[in-house]
Amino acid sequence: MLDRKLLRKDPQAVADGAAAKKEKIDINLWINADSKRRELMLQIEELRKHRNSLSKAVSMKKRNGENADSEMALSRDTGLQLSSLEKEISAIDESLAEMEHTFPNIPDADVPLGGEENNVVLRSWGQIPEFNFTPKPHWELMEEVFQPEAAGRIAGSNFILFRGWAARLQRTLISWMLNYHTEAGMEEIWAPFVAKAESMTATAQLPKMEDDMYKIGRDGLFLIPTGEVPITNLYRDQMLEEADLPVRLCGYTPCFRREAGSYGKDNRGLNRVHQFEKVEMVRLEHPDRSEDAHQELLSHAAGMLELLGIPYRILLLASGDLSFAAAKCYDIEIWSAGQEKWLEVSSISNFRDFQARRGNMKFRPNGGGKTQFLHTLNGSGLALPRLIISIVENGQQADGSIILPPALVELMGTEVIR
RNA sequence: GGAGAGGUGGCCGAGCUGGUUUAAGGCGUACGCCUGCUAAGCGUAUGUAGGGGAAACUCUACCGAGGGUUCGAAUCCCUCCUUCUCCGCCA
Repeated sequence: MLDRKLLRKDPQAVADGAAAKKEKIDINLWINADSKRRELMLQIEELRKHRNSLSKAVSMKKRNGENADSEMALSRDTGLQLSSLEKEISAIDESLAEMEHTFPNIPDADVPLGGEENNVVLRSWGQIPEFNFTPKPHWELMEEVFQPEAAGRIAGSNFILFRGWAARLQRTLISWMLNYHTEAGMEEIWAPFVAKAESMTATAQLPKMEDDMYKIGRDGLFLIPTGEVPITNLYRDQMLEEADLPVRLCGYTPCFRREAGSYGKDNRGLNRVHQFEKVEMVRLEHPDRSEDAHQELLSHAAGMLELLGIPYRILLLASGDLSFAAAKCYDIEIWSAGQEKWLEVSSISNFRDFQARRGNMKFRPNGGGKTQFLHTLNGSGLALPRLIISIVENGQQADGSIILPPALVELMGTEVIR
């Protein structure tokens, strides 16, 4: 959610920001409703003030045993006027809030304009592996341990099922990544894998992404599309002290996405599935330090890939590729040797105070003073299926065996998968 | 699922036989005083949001959410959410 003061002061910036994200909003509709609301509010406060003083007069007179009928009659009239104005204003409030929830966050000044094609590759790391044979895609290398047909029988198409070493590799990676984060000082969270609409609204999956989420109709709950939702919402409606910042969290969750309308597009194998596992990093920061924190999260996430020896590149996303709530976002992509393409394994975003406003997450500055919205950030650290793709495809040998990254050998109990 | 008890400002906690409470008191915090040293004491200030004012200040709303009763609701009534206790059920 954006600051109403900003909406009033600089509606053009809001409109430009939305346009840069290819979101359609009608800022004039909001401005008109807002000024109508303020006008009504003035009248309402005037009437309330009047009624309050009448009430006080009634109270005094009654205490003194005097007759207060005329004040009571006046007060009743005032009350009637009030209730019609209040009805009017609450309708306006509702439509204002509804509009505000559809206004996207404004991209930072250093975010390039344009669509995906304007994403900027900032840097890359590692050597793209070369083979003296034709490398296979992971679905061929994993034929015995990755069984989409079985998952389809159980849950429907585009769900996945691992057995044997693939299941173990996934478990190992989750554990290994969580260790990496907690050793760097993050607190590990285990949170619910479902969330209510309020939580989804705070982190801004709602209203925009409703069709992409699984909803449990009977209880009005949603399956989480990312660990960001429960972990960030841990602090919804909470007031922190400045000294509590930064809050550094991580956690494993499955992620459920309907991926409506994406069938047939890059969805072979593990590339795009309805349920995938992910370790998420979440950070609550002082507004002055969120930019630094953003850089830090990025290099922290990239550090994992260096330990695993997986080539990656970092993209600064263009405005049109930014999510609804993000002000700025880096993607980390890793190399898939069998498909010869880059795969996104992490999105690391700074939301500034956008989610904090929606979720009412504030802190009290040192030495007291006015409370402020804090800044929220998050990043995948990392998404598992695509990480598994890279490990498997990049580590393959001519005989179909797979050499594991040395960092995983201890937990996997072997150096090579045959 | 059944029964009961709660949800008040950053926290704790009074008020809940409706009107001098436009929320007492405490803790915490800030500033000052005192004190020969990371203590204690004393004084003052301190909820959130919005409006008006150059400012001191002032107005309005908010006591889980929404509705109702009333001239007037933290206080009475209804619905919902949520926490806790006991019982049942399941693991």
